[in-house]
Amino acid sequence: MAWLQVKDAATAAPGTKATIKGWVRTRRDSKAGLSFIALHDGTCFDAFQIVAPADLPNYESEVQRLTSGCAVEAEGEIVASQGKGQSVELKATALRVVGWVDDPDTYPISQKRHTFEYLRDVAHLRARTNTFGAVARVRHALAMGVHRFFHERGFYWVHTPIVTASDCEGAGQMFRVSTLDALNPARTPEGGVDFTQDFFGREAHLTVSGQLNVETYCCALSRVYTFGPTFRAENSNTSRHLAEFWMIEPEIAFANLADNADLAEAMLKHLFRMLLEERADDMAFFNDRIDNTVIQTLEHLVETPFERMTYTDAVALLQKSGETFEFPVEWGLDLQSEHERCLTEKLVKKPVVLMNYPKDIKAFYMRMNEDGKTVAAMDVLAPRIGEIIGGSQREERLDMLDKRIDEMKLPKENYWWYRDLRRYGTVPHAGFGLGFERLIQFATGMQNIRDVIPFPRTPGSAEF
RNA sequence: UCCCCGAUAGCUCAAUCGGUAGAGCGAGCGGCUGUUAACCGCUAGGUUGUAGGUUCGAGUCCUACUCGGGGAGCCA
Repeated sequence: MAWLQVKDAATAAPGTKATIKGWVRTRRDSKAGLSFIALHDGTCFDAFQIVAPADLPNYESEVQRLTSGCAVEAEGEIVASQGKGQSVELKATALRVVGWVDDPDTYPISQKRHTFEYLRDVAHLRARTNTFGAVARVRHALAMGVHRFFHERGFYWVHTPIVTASDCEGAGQMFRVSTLDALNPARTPEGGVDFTQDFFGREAHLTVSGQLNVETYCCALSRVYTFGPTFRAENSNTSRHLAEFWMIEPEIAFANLADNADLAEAMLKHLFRMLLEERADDMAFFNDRIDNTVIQTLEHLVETPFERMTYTDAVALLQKSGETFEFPVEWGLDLQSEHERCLTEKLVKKPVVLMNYPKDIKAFYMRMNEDGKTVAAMDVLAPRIGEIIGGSQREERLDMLDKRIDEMKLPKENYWWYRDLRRYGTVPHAGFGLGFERLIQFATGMQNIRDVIPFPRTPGSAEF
C-alpha cells in the first residue's frame, strides 16, 4: 500500500488506498464507534484526519490510549469527509503504534497553547508545534529561494572558511578557536600566550563574515555569494541577535553601489514572491496568529519600488519631520534604531535603501566617494526590524584603501592578500550581507530571532 | 553590557493591609457526541527560581545571584 505524505493525502482522490505516517496531534473519541486522530508529518501546515473505527482489533487496547506525540502508521482508504474542516480523511483499516509517549503527563508539548519562551526550553520537541513546523518550512523555502535566485543569475556559491586567522572586518568580538590547554597554555618569554604553539600556528577565530574571502572569488568568477554560519561573540541580548547565525553575502564584479542596491531589491522581491506562492499555507497561519499584517507587508514590498535615499537626505528628512527623538539626529552621527524605524514605519512606510554614509562611521573597505566625506555604503532598512541588509561598493583603488587602513590604524600586513586583489587586475565590485534569520523574522512576523533558528545560541545559552 | 519588568501546579495565570495556596487549560478516570480550540462531571497534582535577611508570622517587604521578557548599545 502506497505511503502518502500528508501534503499529498490532503488532495488525494477518494477511493485511494494509502498508508499515512506521522505524529498524533489530537485524538477525539466518539461513542458512535470511532475515534478521530489528527496526524501531522511536517509536510504541510495542516494535520490530516484519520478516522479509526471501533472494530479495529486494537481499538480499545491502543487507539483509545493514543495521546499527543505518539508516532503511528494508519492504513486505509481516502474517503470524502462527513465533517467540516477537511474535504477528505483516511478511513483506517489498520492502525499501528510505532512509538508511544510513555508518560503523557510529562510530554512537554501538551494539547494547549504554549509560550515561545517555554518552548525554547524544549527545543528538541518544539518542531512538532504548528508554529515551529511552519517556521522550519519557511526557513527551508527561503534558503532554497536564495540558492535558486543566485543560480538563475549565474552566481556561484562559494564556501568561505568558518575558521579564520584574521580579524578582518574588526567587526566585534570573535570566538577563539584553539587546542591550547586553557588552564596552562604555552607561554612566550614575555609571559603572553604563545599562539605559535597553537593548532594553526597563530591565533584563530570563528568567522564574523565571509566577505573578504569571497571578494577573492568575485575577482575571478564575477558573481559569487556565500551562505553559511557566522559567529559573533558580542554580549548582545536582544530579539534580533544571535551568537551563531546564517548570513548571505553576494559579491558582484564590474559593479557599483547602484548595481548593488538593485541586486538587493531584486533578491528580496524574488524571495517574498516565491514564499507567498510556495508556502501559502504557512503564511496564512503567520498572518492569522502571529502578525496579521505580514502578508500585506510582503505583497506591498514585492509590488513597490524601494525608496532610495542618501544618508544626507535622510538626516534632513528626520530633522524636519517634527518627531522627537531620544538621540540626536545630526550629520556625521550614526542613525539610531528609533530613527530607522521612524523612516521605514512613519515617513516612507516601505523598505528604504540608505546610501552614502559618512566615512567615519563605516568600515575601511568601503569605497570613498568623490566628496571625500562619504563612502559608497548602503543599508536596507525594513519596517519593524530595522537593518536587514548592510553593504557597500568596495574600495578597489590600492592607494585609497591603504589610506583608509592607515587612518583606522589597522595592521596593513594582515591584509596582504586583500591588498593583492587591488594590485593584480583590480576591478570595481560591490556586495552586501543579509542576516538570514532577520529575513525569516521579517517574512513571518516572528518577534524573537531565537524562534526562527532551530537551536539558538545566545550569551549564556547553548543547550541542545 | 546598561535601564525597566517578571519568576506561584505539567502549561498560562490569580492570591486585597504581611495572616498559612486558587482557577483555567493539560493529565488520569467516568459520561455524551461524525468529532475537529469538542463538551459535562470527578480525581490527582505545590520546598511559591536560588541563597540570605526583616518579622510572632513572608508568595507578598529588603539584599545578592540565576533565568526569562521589553527597550538601548553593538550589528546581520
